[in-house]
Formats: sequence, structure tokens, C-alpha cells
Amino acid sequence: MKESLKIFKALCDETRLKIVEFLLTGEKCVCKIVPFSQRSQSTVSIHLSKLENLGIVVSRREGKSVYYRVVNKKVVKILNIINQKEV
Amino acid sequence: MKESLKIFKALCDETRLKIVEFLLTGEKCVCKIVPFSQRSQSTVSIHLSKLENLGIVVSRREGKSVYYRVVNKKVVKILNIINQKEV
DNA sequence: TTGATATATTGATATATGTCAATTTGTACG
DNA sequence: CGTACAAATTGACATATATCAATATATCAA
Repeated sequence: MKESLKIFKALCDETRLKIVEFLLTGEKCVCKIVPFSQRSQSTVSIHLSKLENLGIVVSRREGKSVYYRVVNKKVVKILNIINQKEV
Repeated sequence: MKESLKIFKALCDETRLKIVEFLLTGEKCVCKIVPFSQRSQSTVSIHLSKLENLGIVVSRREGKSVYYRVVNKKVVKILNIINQKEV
């Protein structure tokens, strides 16, 4: 799949977009992402898996916890542009 | 709906993304968009309608033909960024 | 090894989406 | 008018997606 399509498919769901924007403020544990996103643990896990498969985030395990962070720099740029007041 | 979500929902489909990138090269008649996108006329029409509702493109009628063009400047910026070789 | 906790996977279900053929609507021209 | 052509809408259908509860898996501590 084209990289651009991957990025748009990753961010076209409200829950995933919310999660990614949350992760822009730094790496987060799943245990923090779940309550923030107001979705069930399984739903969040599936979204995180999808984001990872699309190359937007990466995860690392630390004991019982798993941490996710954004790695796609284009996504960071895009979200910055899109959240500007003016073009 | 959030503007960012609108943009991502607009571009997360392969056919719509293809159409928008085509329109980046300038305003186009529906009669040109249909063969380019390799979808049925009705399908293209629905996608164009969706793109217009999401604030990505606008249309104007000229006789029997209808022309579409991109009006969302953020979309233009985003697609430029995303199609760069490097970040 | 057992129990507790964190995360991932599975199964089920409802909704959304993309697609096309057929029809309708809009426009121009005899 | 009526015909021809362009584009939009409708109806039908298949597929994809989002969601949750339940279960499985992984890790650590006692």
C-alpha cells in the first residue's frame, strides 16, 4: 500500500486519531491509553496493533507494561500542519 | 466533526486519494475524472460528493459539464509533505 | 508453582463503506 | 416540445471496520 494511503487509513478513525495525538505528547503505556481513549481494553489493543502495522507507532515491553510511541515523522508534521489555526 | 478527521476520512480511500491527487494538477471535468479513476460514473460521483461535503473540493457547472477542484489548502500541503522522498 | 496484573487475541455483532447497474435530473440543441 | 448527453441519485449487495465480552498469553512476585 502507498505510504500516503497508510497514513490516512491510520488516522481516519476518531479513536485512532485521538490515540495518536495523545502519543504526540510522548511515549505512553497502554494502561494510560485505555482510559484516555474511553474505549475497552480490547478495542484499544486492536487500534494500537493497526497503528503499528501501518508504521505509525512502535511498541516496547517493559515488564508487564507495553509502551507505544509515534515513529512516523510525516504523521507528526501532518498533524502539526492540520492543527494550525491558519494555512 | 474535527477538521483533521474530515481530511483523513476524505483521503483514506484509494479511489478518493487518487482523485484528489489528480485534481492537484488543476481543475478537472467529471468526464475526465471518471476514466482516470477507473471506476463507474456513479461511484465517482459519490466520491466527489463526499469530497465536497468534507470540504476538500468544490464544483462548478459549465453547461452540461461539472468541474471539480481542490480548495482545502491544508490538504495540498499535506499531500506535498507526504510525497516528499525524505522527512 | 500459583496468583495477580497487563496486554493481546478471539468470537460475535452492528454499522459503515465502496461498488455497480439502473434510473433520475439537469442542460443544451434541433 | 423531444432528443442527446453529462452528472447525480437510488437500490442492492458484498466487504470492511469498530466495538465489546470473554478468553488467552505474558510477566512478575510471593
